[in-house]
Amino acid sequence: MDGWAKLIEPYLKNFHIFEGLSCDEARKLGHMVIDKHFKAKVIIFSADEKAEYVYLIREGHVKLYRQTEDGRENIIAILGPGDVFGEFVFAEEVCHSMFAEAFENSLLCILPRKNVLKLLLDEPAIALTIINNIGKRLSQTAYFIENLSTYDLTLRLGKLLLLLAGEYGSKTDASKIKIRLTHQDIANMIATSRQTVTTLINQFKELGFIRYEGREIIVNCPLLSDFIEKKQQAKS
Amino acid sequence: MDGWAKLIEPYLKNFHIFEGLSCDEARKLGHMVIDKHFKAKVIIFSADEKAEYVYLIREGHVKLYRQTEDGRENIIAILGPGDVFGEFVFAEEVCHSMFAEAFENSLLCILPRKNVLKLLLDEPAIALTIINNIGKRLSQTAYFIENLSTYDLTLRLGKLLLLLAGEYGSKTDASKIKIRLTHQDIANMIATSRQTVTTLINQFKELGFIRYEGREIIVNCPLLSDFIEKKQQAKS
DNA sequence: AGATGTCTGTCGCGGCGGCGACATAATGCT
DNA sequence: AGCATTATGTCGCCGCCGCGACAGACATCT
Repeated sequence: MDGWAKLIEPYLKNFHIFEGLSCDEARKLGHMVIDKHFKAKVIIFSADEKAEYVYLIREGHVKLYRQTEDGRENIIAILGPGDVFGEFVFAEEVCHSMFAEAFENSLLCILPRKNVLKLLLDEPAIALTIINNIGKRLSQTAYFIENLSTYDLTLRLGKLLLLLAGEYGSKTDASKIKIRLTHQDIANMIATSRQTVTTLINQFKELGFIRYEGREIIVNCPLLSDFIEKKQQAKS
Repeated sequence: MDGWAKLIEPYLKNFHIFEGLSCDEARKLGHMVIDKHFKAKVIIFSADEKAEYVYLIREGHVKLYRQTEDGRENIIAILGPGDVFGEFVFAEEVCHSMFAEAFENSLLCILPRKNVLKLLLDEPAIALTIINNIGKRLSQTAYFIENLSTYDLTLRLGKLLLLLAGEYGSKTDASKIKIRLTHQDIANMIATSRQTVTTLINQFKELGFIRYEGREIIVNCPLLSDFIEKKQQAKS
């Protein structure tokens, strides 16, 4: 798991299902693994497909999103190396509820659902690990809903950038978001339009909260989180 | 589990962790149970409290919500008999991420976390049941986020009412929402203001989508879901 | 180099809906 | 019953932001 996987916590990460596994346990998993490459922008699975596998990211990044009837795209998560995805429902005939798409050229491990099921029955400790992780994801989703339903766009973007920079709350030095996000991607994460993101990003640049280095965004975390705090206090 | 618990699926339900347990398994759980009454509006636990127990509702209803810094209340779920809540993280020193409050006078079973943990290690099948359920909740949360980030208030309210009436998608006869919700409560569920809910509810009344019977709302599901469908198509 | 597609930047109109400010009704408490 | 609290109803202002419409910038391919 590289830096990025850590970066996106706790915003959307949450898929570190197998973190905390012992070496033995990890080796058992290893036996069932098939590796497969996906090129950028290739759909890994669709929302209406039956969920037969659990996926684990070795290299690259994967975007999970839902599509609304009028064509919008809601990004639920962008996952990196070490993250796991696929439905966590070990019943037959369950469909995926979202799309998974390779963000860059990526290498994934594919675990047949039934093998994972067997493993979990043999090793309850692993099952507990999974429950722990999914439980955390649930709490974090509540936080996510709070963002969408409570704050205006400036705050939503600010909080997103801080989370992407892995700095939410800790306020250390400037840090880099190591992925090439278009304005449209960002818009799909904070539920707004592409134009508005463009405008806000430029405002943030002028205020010195962020700057670009090639295609990557450098966030001045202390400055930005200060700004957010003040803006929130002003409201109350 | 009475009607209401079913009603709120798949909107917010999701807590039927122990559904599908065998009798034996249920009996094992029975040994660890302590019953306790809570009066209406009593806080069961706060967001900053350590999570020591898992709660199971026998009678009444419980509201789960998060509170923002400016005093807003985001309702994450309203749960009924048969539902289970509390953090699903079996680690020490974990705090609740939200508030739980008795909606009416309620009777809850309280399960010490450690006992649940032991049970799960002994009975991996129960753990799998839990993973299944939490997995479903995660999918449904994605749907929930979609609602907040995509639709206008009329659609959000309409979809909420349909879900509360247990009719999302199935379009049968008129059905009743068996709980006393204030406009403020509804506002906290669809992220809007109390005044707007009042206005919309009255519009819905005039259009014949709903009517009141005492304090309970009767939803004309076929009519309402028809309206929603047409409105969505109009956009695209 | 030209051509095509994708991404970024800017402006203005217009609408949704938040919010303050009441007024009135219902409900609960003692 | 009488008072306090909580819930509902209505109106209008105004600000945020969606969205169409372009115009440039940049990348990629042949």
